[in-house]
Amino acid sequence: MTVPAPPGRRERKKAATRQKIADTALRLFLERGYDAVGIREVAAEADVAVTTLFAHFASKEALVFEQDEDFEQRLVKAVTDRKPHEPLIPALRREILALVRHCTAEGTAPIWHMIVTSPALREYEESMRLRHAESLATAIATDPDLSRSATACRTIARFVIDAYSLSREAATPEAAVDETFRMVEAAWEVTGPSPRTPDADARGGRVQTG
Amino acid sequence: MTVPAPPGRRERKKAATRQKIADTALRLFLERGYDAVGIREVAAEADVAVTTLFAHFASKEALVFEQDEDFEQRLVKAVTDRKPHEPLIPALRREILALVRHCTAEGTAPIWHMIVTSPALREYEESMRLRHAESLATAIATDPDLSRSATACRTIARFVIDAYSLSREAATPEAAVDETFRMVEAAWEVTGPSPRTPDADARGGRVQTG
DNA sequence: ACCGTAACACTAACGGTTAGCTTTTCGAAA
DNA sequence: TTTCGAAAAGCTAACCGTTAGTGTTACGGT
Repeated sequence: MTVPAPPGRRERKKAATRQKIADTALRLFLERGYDAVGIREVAAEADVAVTTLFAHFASKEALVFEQDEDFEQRLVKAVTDRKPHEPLIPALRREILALVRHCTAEGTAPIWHMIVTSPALREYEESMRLRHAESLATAIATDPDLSRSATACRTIARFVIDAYSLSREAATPEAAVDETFRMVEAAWEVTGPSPRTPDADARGGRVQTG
Repeated sequence: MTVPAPPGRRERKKAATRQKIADTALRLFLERGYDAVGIREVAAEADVAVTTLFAHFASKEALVFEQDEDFEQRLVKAVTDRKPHEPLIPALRREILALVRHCTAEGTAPIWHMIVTSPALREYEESMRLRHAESLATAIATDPDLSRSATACRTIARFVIDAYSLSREAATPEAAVDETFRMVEAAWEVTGPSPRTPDADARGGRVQTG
């Protein structure tokens, strides 16, 4: 991801600005609460203009979910990069377990607490999850080893994301991954490999390709 | 709670005001698009103050989902009011099928189109769905015939809501209900009735009681 | 050394939402 | 009937996130 050769002063400065904004925002949010800190305040404290802030982050909420951009990537890769003939669900289960562990780790806890206590952030994250589910659905639908209907792919993708979300909130997250993935597995197994492009595929419960 | 006799002029006027706001809003939104119509405009056209509008509706989005408040009720009742010993999933499947039919019916189509084409409305509806899933989870967890872990209840509730949401968007909604509920059924069947308050129940993957 | 442009700044505004306060309108006690 | 408390509605003015419009600087390739 990081270019070994210095990628020019310009891009370094840009990255530094972005980082300074993100750091400042997170610090202020944790200190005084997400809702109690305004955008203008964050910008002032980071010593940038408000417009600059929005040039780096699409919204106030995006300031908080700065790093979790690779979530989508990891899920998709768990599908596409799994070793040949490895069944789908265990591969996803492994990845989700790792993600759940990461979210419930020590350093991440206060951030997570801030998210669940702010309605705006919860809503934003819910929306993110749906996007992730769509990407995951596309990855599953694309895999030649798993020829399922578009609806089945989208459904199982949502189930997997639900399993992640619910496990994270559960009292014993790792046990919850076990429990929820037993259900996901069962749901997946009743979707027989559809013989040839079934109705739903052809006329498109549209799985976005982006 | 509700008085059977004519509930007084005051409450009738209040209801009338609320209805006029909702009708005006929906008309303007359908005429010119949700994003193109401002709150101040809706208020002016309905001949009320902006503050009055917000006294009746919590947000601009709530103007659109005015009637769909009973959605939650219907799902919960499908669980609690089903005939003795009727299995859970078929009862839910029947209700979801009816709801999907209602949403894809003629009169409802333009409203639905407006919702899916507006990011703000989509996000709001996603958030609503999660609330519905929580209520459904509580209903399932409360049923004495189905003693499952809290996590299992919350998971199956989410799956059911997902089935609804995905079926509605599918090319052939009724066929999608069949397909998705086969998966939901399978997921439910692997959750054995837990013998006695298991770990997850006792220490609370918290199913809200509200 | 020069120029195009990417990054940033400043101002001003828009649209949803709320606070503060006044006015109207009903319901019921006196 | 009169009176009074309170609910409902109104007005003003602002807050907050976000964006458009318009410069200004500083970097990178020529």
